[in-house]
Amino acid sequence: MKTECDTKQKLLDTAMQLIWEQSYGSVSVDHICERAGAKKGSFYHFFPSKSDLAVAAIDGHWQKLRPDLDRIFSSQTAPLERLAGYCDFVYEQQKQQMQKFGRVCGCAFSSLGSELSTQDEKIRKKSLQIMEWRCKYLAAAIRDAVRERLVPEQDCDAKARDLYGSVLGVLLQAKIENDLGIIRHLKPTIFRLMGAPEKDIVGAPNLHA
Amino acid sequence: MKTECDTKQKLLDTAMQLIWEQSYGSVSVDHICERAGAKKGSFYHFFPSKSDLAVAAIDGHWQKLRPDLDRIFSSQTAPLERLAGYCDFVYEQQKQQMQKFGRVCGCAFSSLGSELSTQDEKIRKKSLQIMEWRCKYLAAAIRDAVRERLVPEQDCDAKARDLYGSVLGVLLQAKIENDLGIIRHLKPTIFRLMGAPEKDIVGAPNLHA
DNA sequence: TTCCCACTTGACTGGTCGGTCAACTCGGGC
DNA sequence: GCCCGAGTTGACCGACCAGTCAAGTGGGAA
Repeated sequence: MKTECDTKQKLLDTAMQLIWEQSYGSVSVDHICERAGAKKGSFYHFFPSKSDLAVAAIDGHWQKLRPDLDRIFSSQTAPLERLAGYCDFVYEQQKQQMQKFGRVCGCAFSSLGSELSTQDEKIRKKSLQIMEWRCKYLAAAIRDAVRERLVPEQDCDAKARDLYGSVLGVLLQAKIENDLGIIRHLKPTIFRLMGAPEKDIVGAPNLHA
Repeated sequence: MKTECDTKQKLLDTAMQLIWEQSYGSVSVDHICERAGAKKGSFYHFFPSKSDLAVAAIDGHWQKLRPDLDRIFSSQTAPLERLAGYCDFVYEQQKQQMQKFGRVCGCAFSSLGSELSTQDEKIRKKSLQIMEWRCKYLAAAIRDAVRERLVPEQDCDAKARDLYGSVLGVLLQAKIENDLGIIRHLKPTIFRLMGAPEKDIVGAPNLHA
C-alpha cells in the first residue's frame, strides 16, 4: 500500500487549494480534475459527489493542521504564550497563502461554512465540527491561564468561542481588504478579551519571526 | 415617474434576499428572475451582468439600512448606549431573517465579500466600502466615549475595526452554528474590547426588546 | 396622429455544469 | 495461466448556466 489512492490524495489537495483560493461555487469538478491530472470518472470513483469531496478535503486539511496546533498548544508552553503562538501561526499561514496565490485567502473552513452552511448540511456540520475542535485548544489554554492566575476567573468555553470569533472576524476582514497587516491586531485583541493585564498586551506584536 | 423601475427594484430586492439566504454561486439569474416575476431580457436591460446586479443589490440594501444606523448612532444618544443599541440591532436583524427564512443568515455583506473577494474585484470593493462605512459609525461612538472619559484613551479608528471584526466573527459563527443565541455574547465582548469598566459590562444583554 | 423610447417578451446560443457508464488496464493472488 | 477487482478512461447525458437578440408594447411628448 505504498501509493494507495495517489490520485485520491491529489484530488483532495487540489480541491482544498482551489476552493480556498476561489470558492466552492466557482470551482467546478472539471477544474479540479484538470488541475489534479485526473479524469472525471476517477473523481466519481472516489467521491460520490462534489460536496462529499469538499467535506473530505476540509477534513484532510484539518488533519494536516493538527500537528502544528498540538505543538503550539502544548501544555509544556506557558498558557499565554500558546495563545500568542497561535496568533503568530494564523498570521504565518495567511502569509504563506499570500506568497503562493498572491492574495489573502482567509480561513478556508469558515469561508466554506459561510458560503454553504445554508445550502449543504454535511458541509455545515463539518465546518462546525472543526470550529469546535479549534475552540478546544483555546479553551484549554484559557483554563490553564486562569489556574495560574494570569487572567481573571471566567467561563473558559464561552470565552474560547468569543476569542475564536475574533480570529474569524479578523481573517474575514483581512480577506476582504486583501491586507495581511490587520491580522497584527489579533494578538492584543484576544489578550484584551481575556482580561489579561494591560501591561502584558503588546501594542504591535513581533512579526519578524 | 411613479412606478419608475418597478421591475428593477423588484429584481434588486429579490436578488438581495436570495443571495443572503443562499449564496451568490448557488443563485442563478433565472432563479432571481422567476422569483421577481421578470423575464431575463428585462434583467439584462437593467443590469449588464450578474455581478453588477449583486453590487447594486448590496448598495440598495445598505441604503435601506442607513436610516436605522443613523438613528442608533445619533449623537443625541450616549456613546456607550449607541454601541449597545447597535448590538441589539444586529441581533434583531438576524432574528427577523430567522423568522423569514428559518435560518441564521449572517451578514449579507461579509458573506458575499467572503465568497467573492478573491474572484470579483467589483464586489470586493463594494463590500470593503460598506465595511468602512460601518466602521465610521463605530469610530465616532468610540471617540465620543473617549472624550467623555467613559473608556481609556485609544486609537479610535483601529479600535472600531477590531470591534467590527468581532461583530463579523460572531455573525459568522452564528450562521455556521445556525444559532441566534451566541450573538448575545457580542455586547460584553465589544465593551471589553473598548476597555470599558467591568461594572458596565452586562453579562447577558437584555433581549426582550 | 405620429413618433419615440423605455421597457418587455420569449425564443435562442454555446458552453459548462454535476454526474453516469461501459469498456478497459493491470498488478497480485490463486 | 486465469481471474478478480481497484482504478482509469473518454464518450456521453440532460439540465442549467450567463448572456443575446429581434420583435414587440404602450404611454407620453410633439
